[in-house]
Amino acid sequence: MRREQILAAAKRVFAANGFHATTIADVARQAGVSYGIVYWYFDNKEALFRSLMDGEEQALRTHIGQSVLERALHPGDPDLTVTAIKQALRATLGFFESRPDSARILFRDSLSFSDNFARHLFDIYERFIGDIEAALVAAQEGGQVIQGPARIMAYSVAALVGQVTLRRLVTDDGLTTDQVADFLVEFILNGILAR
Amino acid sequence: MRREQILAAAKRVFAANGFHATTIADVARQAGVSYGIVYWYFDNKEALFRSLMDGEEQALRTHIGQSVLERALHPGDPDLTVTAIKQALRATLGFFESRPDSARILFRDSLSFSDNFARHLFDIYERFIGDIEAALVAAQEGGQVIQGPARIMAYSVAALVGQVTLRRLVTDDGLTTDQVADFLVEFILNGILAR
Amino acid sequence: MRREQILAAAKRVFAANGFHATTIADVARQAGVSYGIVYWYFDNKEALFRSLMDGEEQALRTHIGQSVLERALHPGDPDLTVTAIKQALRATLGFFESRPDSARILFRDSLSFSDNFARHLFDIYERFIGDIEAALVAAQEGGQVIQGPARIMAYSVAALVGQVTLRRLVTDDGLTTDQVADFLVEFILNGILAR
Amino acid sequence: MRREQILAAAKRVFAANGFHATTIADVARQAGVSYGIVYWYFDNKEALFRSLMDGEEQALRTHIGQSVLERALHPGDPDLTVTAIKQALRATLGFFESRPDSARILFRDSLSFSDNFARHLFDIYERFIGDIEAALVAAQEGGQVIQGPARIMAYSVAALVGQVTLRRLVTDDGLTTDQVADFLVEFILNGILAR
DNA sequence: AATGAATGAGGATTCATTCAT
DNA sequence: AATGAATGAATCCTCATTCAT
Repeated sequence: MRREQILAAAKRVFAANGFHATTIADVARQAGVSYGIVYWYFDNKEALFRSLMDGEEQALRTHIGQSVLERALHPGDPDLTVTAIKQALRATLGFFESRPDSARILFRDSLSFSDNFARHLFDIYERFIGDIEAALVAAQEGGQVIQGPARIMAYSVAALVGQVTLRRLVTDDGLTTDQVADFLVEFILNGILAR
Repeated sequence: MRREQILAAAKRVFAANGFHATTIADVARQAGVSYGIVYWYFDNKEALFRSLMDGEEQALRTHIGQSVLERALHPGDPDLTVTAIKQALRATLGFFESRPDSARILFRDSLSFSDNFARHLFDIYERFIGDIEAALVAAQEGGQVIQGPARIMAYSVAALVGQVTLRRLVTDDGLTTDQVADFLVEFILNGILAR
Repeated sequence: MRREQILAAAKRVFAANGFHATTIADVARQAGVSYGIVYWYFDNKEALFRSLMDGEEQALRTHIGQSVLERALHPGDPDLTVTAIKQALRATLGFFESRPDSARILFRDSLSFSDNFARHLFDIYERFIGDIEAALVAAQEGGQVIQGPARIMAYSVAALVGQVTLRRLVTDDGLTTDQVADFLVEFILNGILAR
Repeated sequence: MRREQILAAAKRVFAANGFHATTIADVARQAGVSYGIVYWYFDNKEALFRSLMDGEEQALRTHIGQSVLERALHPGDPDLTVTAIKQALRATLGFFESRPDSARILFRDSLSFSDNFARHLFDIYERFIGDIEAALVAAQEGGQVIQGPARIMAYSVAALVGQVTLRRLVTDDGLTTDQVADFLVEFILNGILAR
């Protein structure tokens, strides 16, 4: 419980100020706990941030839903594949749109780290990209998706979802979440659907 | 000349280690100059990084070429518009593929800053996005590009180019630059071309 | 306790070397504590010095004594007023003569600061000058002190006590504290007593 | 001429910001000369400030006037002594009131220096105090001034003139220079005149 | 588990002074 | 004489991490 309390506070301050500009003191103050206790629950600042990222990964996966994910990965009916991809895309967009802090945690400092810390972050991305790639390969085999480098396609999808989401946190483009989701789904599917 | 010497060194170390992990001492050492001289040419660490970013923006714009850019913005022949967009996309991808440090400078720390520093970076992005948007609007009016939110389309294009480029700096996907460029151009144009 | 330890050390080194020539490292070394702990107890170097000044103000006020001060401010018997002023003068002189560091803290850097730091110091002086002025006005109303600009009179008294005290820290004039106090009391009262 | 140009600029900035907060760059900029040339005319920052102080001492002595000074020091007619002291006091007050920067140069950082620099400043003061002392001793011998420690008396006079002058630069007491001069002369002479 | 004091390395920035031209 | 680039020591302050209680 204490641990969750700290994580929740950390999420807020890291999201608001970024990894480097956030101090352990900020986190403790925000959580209303004492300074040193953070080190009881987490080895160090990076481990704390890592836990946060892991939590976000899990939350996103839960939100997309195993059913959708599995349908996308092991399609029976070809049309279901595309539907599943669509659903996953919308679920992902919806997840970040309603959880701005989650988006900031996962994307804000994404590449500004070094060494083994960056590695952890990188692995999270790679897992998602691997999943997207698997779905695309399955759909390619079913003939619903054009041939092409599936990994780069997967990168592209991840990049679009991530960056557009993040950009929308910073600027107001006057569009609703649905409009953006519609466009992105359209854009991505146009780009990859076989004709 | 000294200034350029420092900028070149700064580009190397910032690209290698990121903004936060780089110290002014690193830059000076890498440039083979004394510690304090950096502050003769640049107000502070952020100003140095800003100069770097500005330089990259200019270099990219030069590389894309005014001719291409203007053709994209003020099209005569509708088909030329699409050709120009294609050219700009390829030029941009080529620019970053042959200048990995430039990509790192512009994308690596892109959103991990705060306050007025982030603002400067943001403005650079917005300028490019504005240009892309203008090209898309022109093409939409010519009927070559589908209707839709041009600004989000522009975001998407920027995100794709930026993130895919950056990712390829970190991992080896076994593809040539041309293959990736082909795919991205295809993907983007499929996504936005009117049919 | 740690806080007092730091304050005591800071008093010694600031008094010895002045504000600008003293480093936080000097203070920490003198106090026998680690460098960073100073910043646990004080926001910054100026705040540390401010605390020191505030402490000296309090110590001096305590030393002069509420009784004397109140007698000077709310005199019943006119003659008592003059007696009280005399007592306050002697108490002040005695305070500084036996506490050279206190004198240095309050007078040494008195006007060499800028901005909001100088303001704090200035306020301390003004409070004392305000008190002296009040005493003089009371005595003027009782007819014991000549008419004249009470504020300038108060300035003058403060200047005499402060500067003469400070000068005596630097040079040896071969006089005892009592002799100097006698002279100053005489000088000041001659200057302001009604005849 | 160049030297005077630098001195004039230095006087302005040192008076405005104090010794420590003023940089050689500030002085050069204010003087409209290049950075390094200051070191052609002055050995270092302290030497520059010393020159400034020396200039002020000379200017003040000139302003008080040799005649007055000599009359005060070598009195013939006893009454003339007191008149001369009066004149010197008024001349001094007038000097500083019309030259606020001079007052700041001589008093602002008066005691916040260390070592051999402070020594130079100290010597200037001591010269004035010596002169005042000599005048007082002469007047004591003539019977116009009360017996007492002449050196402390001299200190007192210097302290009064200096501090009251300085304080008036910072606060507005609503009095004219003449009113303050009248009071100070009165105060000082009351304090020291034999009755 | 919890507190918050203590440590000290690290890093940005300033600026007096020197020096090549 | 003059310029302004170059040097590098000095110092403030931050903050991750440890530790005594």
